[in-house]
Amino acid sequence: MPMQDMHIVHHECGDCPIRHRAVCARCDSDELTRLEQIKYYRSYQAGQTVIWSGDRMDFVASVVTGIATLTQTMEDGRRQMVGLLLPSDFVGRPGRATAAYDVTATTDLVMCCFRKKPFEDLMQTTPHVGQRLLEMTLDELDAAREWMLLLGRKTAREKIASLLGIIARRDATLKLKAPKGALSFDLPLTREEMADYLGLTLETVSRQISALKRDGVIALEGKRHVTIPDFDRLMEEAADDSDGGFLD
Amino acid sequence: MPMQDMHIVHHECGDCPIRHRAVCARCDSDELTRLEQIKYYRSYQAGQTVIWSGDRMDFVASVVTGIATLTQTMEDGRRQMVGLLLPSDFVGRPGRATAAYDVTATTDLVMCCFRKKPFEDLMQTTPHVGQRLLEMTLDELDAAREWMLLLGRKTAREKIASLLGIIARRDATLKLKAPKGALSFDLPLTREEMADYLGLTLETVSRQISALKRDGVIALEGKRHVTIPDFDRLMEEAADDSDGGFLD
DNA sequence: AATTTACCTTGACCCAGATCAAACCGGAAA
DNA sequence: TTTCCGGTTTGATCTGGGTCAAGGTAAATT
Repeated sequence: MPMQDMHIVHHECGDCPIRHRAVCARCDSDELTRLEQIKYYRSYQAGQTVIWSGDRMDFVASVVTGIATLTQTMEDGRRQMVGLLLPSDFVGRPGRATAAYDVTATTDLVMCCFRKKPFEDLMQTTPHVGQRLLEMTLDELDAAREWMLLLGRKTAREKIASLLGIIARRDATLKLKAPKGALSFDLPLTREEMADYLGLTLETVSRQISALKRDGVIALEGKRHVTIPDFDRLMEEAADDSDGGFLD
Repeated sequence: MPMQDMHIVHHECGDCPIRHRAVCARCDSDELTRLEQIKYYRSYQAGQTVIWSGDRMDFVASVVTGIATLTQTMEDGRRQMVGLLLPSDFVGRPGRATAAYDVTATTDLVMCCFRKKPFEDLMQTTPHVGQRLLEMTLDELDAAREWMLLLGRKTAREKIASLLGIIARRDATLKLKAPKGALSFDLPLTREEMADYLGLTLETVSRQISALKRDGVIALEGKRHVTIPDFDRLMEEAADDSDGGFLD
């Protein structure tokens, strides 16, 4: 397959799969027209790097399909994943010229990009993009803080169970099923990527997955396809104090 | 001292110490007048809880003076601090009815509160509060992600050095001095609070502080007053890959 | 069919940081 | 001035997860 084959797709915003969840969710037709004028699509193959931390970044973007990761690396090579970007998630920061993290496509990836300057102008002159972006950023901040609890205080087993729960949950919403009873999905991450996300080594990830399988919390077909016979059981293993979110 | 002694202060916004950094930073005089109408001050003593996670929260607020913490607690008591709120930082989330975290005053604390409903209306009808809040939230998200790297990948010694560096830095900016060469400050946190922030036990915090002192990286007078003879040395110990932020 | 390559698993051993326990320190209360 | 008492230090020991090392498996390449 040719190296630089970014086959350019072009959707109408009207039938875009992330129209109602992305940064454009609140836009009226007028705003949408303006966005449509400055948008363009980019595709990346699984494994490709989208941007390196510190690189100049002249666009912001929404993930349309596929999964990307945000990682930080220390000089000595220690890596920590700080974000998992799913369809509708936003990449980049208005008002900032360079990327703060490495962005990598874990699966084949399509992004809807906006040149930075016109996007910033749009934010300045219309309200809905900025409002939606604030909402999304607050959600991400909550997710980051939940992850801080995981990284700081959970055991390896709890970490794995939590990650599987998150992936299972988003997979269920994608298929429009409630995350109850049995459900199954493909892991979009290698053991090493999971380790980078969870603050573990890949060996520990592997061992804990084996342990959860041995204990019947999960079942595996091959190395990547996971079945959860009992979602509540998995949540117990994750030790998630997720009562919050019910109260009102 | 009487239990409920919240001596009500009243500033003019004009000479408010956080006027140029808080959520109101970008407001024009018209917006400021509207904010002034719905604001009120609240004081808390060191150690008091501002709100419990899950409680109904009918206001949002800015920290004016003092320090507060945001913590998450698991059913079995494991605690992780997920935010340190310094003067000008914002508390609460527009559009959410209940608190997501425990908020506690670590020092005596004064907050500038806004009733939630009118504040949300203001955000809807004027642009600058929302714009500033987005900016602040993006900064907090960056800070949270930096903390994820610390929690997931740094050693105990590096964690302590990082925390001291952060406190030293904000203390220096407060005193308007560049964080270079020797500087000293009081720790606003107990060993246990530091442990909760760093994902460690209080014993490990104590041991690592002793070790940094033994190695001459820091000096202590009493248990709380810290002197940093060489800030760059401390930053080396923190293993901070903080080149980012220079590039433009 | 054989070889390479990228992932993944499992075992043996080790160590940073947790746990358990005791003592210390300095300010406030009695 | 002694007694508390919350915060802190330090020691002894334990252990979860890291490190090092050896295979295993399956898809891709030769």
